[in-house]
Amino acid sequence: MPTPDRTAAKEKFMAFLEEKNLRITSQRRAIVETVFGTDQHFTAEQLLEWARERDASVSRATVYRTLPLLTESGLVHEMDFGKDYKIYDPNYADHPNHNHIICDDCDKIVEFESDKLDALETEISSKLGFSVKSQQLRINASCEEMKKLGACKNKDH
Amino acid sequence: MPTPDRTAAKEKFMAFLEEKNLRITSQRRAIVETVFGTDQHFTAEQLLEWARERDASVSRATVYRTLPLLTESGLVHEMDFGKDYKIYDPNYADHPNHNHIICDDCDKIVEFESDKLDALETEISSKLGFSVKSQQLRINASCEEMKKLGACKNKDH
DNA sequence: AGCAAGTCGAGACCGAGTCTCATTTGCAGG
DNA sequence: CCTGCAAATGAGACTCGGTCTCGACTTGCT
Ligand SMILES: [Mn+2]
Ligand SMILES: [Mn+2]
Ligand SMILES: [Zn+2]
Ligand SMILES: [Zn+2]
Repeated sequence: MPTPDRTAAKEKFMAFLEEKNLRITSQRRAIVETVFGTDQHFTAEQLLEWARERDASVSRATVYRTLPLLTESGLVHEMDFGKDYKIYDPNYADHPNHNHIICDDCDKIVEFESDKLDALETEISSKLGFSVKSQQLRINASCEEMKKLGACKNKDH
Repeated sequence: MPTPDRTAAKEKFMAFLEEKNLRITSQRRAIVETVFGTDQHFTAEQLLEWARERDASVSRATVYRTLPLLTESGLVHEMDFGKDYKIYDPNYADHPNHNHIICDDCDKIVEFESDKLDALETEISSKLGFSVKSQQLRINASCEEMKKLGACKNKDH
């Protein structure tokens, strides 16, 4: 996957803030630069840690306050795999329709795209009288390496 | 949906306990009778409350210890819709392949079956070198009633 | 009955996420 | 540049689902 255009996303978010009459603070700048300075998936706590390396004054509260803005802007994607924390994907603007599969044993996440899946999800929802807001196929599985190792839980690869 | 055969599920679970050399205690009996005495989806805290109506001595710890046994036995299905609690489905033995769609606004859950979806999920997983353990399509949507009411959050139907 | 292993409840604890409130900061308008 | 004020901030208390510990009590087996 090619390196995403971080600058574009950053500027889009600043514009999003302006539109909503929200202020561009130094903490928000540090957070946004952190988010669009990686293409890894991350948790809120990881983001806090990374952002603090740029600006030690960033607080947990501000990270948790900014994350909903980032997802509302559509530039970051929030995911839930049934763990007790959420996972965020900073590449969403560049790859808006990808899905994820997670290995239950080692937490490895693999991305994939499937138009067939998207179409089927939409079809089912409308048949049931729902209007889709977001959809997420969560497949909990064991990856190949885990199968070889024989179901050992939570080891590194 | 017809009333499920609660007795069968209850006995299957007792057999499951015996197989694993686990004891049949009065608290486990109360919990199991509660679980297979409803066909509603429930949370762990709800189950605690209901089980205590049968046997006031049932503790939170025992409920949380028994739930994994119930899901491991395959008789109860554990689900996560991105809320901060899990939802359990006591009908799983009778309808092993159904999926769920949830209304983000009012938490209403609707069940459906789709062989096409199941097949597609399996195909994708194996293509990626994963062996599926469980799969769950989570569609966060607005139900018809919520659309009419205009996106009002968390109201009763 | 007697024993060992399994199970129990109470309540301490955990960790992600939320809330409060006193203080600081961005920014518009003069 | 200055001033005023709403928006935003950090520290830390708090919430809440869920887990863990540990001493006491059951269960199942002989
Ligand atoms: Mn991704
Ligand atoms: Mn169901
Ligand atoms: Zn793995
Ligand atoms: Zn609804």
